[in-house]
Amino acid sequence: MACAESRTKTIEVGDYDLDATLTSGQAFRWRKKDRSWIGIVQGRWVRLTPAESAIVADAATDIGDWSWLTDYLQTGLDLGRVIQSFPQDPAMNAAVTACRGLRLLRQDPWECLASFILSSTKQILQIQQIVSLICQRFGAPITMGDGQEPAWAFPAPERLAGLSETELRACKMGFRAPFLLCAARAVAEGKLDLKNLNRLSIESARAELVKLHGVGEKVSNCVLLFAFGRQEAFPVDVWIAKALRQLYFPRRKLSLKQLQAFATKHFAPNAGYAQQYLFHYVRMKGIATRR
DNA sequence: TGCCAGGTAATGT
DNA sequence: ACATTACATGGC
Repeated sequence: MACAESRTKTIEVGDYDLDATLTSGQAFRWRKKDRSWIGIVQGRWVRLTPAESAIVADAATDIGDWSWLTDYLQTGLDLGRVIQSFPQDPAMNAAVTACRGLRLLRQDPWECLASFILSSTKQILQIQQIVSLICQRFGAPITMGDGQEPAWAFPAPERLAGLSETELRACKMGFRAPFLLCAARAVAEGKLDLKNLNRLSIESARAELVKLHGVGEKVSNCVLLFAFGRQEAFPVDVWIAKALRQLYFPRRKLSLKQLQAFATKHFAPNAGYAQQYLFHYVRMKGIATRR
């Protein structure tokens, strides 16, 4: 009976803050409707509703094996153990207190790579808009739940590889269009093997990613962290750089490279997880105090 | 309106 | 090696 097919599944999990997780700038396709979150995972429509020590998931079709979703949500992770591994300092403690229940997702590598190629010097809201546009225009239509609006899968690399730069620029991505096109072609042609990237050491995997035009240290670390589960990867963006300088080095001026080296060491072994707590913490504070 | 956005590559010291 | 700048587009 555990294998019975159903459209609904209650995933037992404590310490899971869906709002924090889905608004923390790691994934860009989730939309909130009432108390629920609606999104597309592995080409399937799904609605997630928080419950007491659980997440209730509704799919558009009967599902036997829900591992595509539990893998994505990482509901099996022992969050307490990860948080225990964080360094004990005032900034980290404040972030953990403020963001308890924030999780890292395990995303599809291509969607993650493409999204973060589009992310450079864009606000998260704008990244969401661009991603939404390319999905609508180039993604495969998805089987929908009753009364739900139409939805599309994230476009496959083969699909984007066949487009012109002009068609991509029409999705408001500006100078990032050729970067996305090159990445799509590299994956479609097998020059970048995302399927087997996670077999490599983190340094080798990063080196492969950085070969792509438009992919540097930060974007490669996002992909390693958010898609490949390399929790030692620590993406340094403008928010994190500002936070590290303020919280840890208030009167020294460190370069990005120095910040990167400090953070990777200081927050190990789950530096990337710690990074997500700091990122969400300072960003929520920053947005809340903005006027 | 002008500043800035989950950066990167090219160019200038 | 390290600092500066161009790059599209749009939110606030």
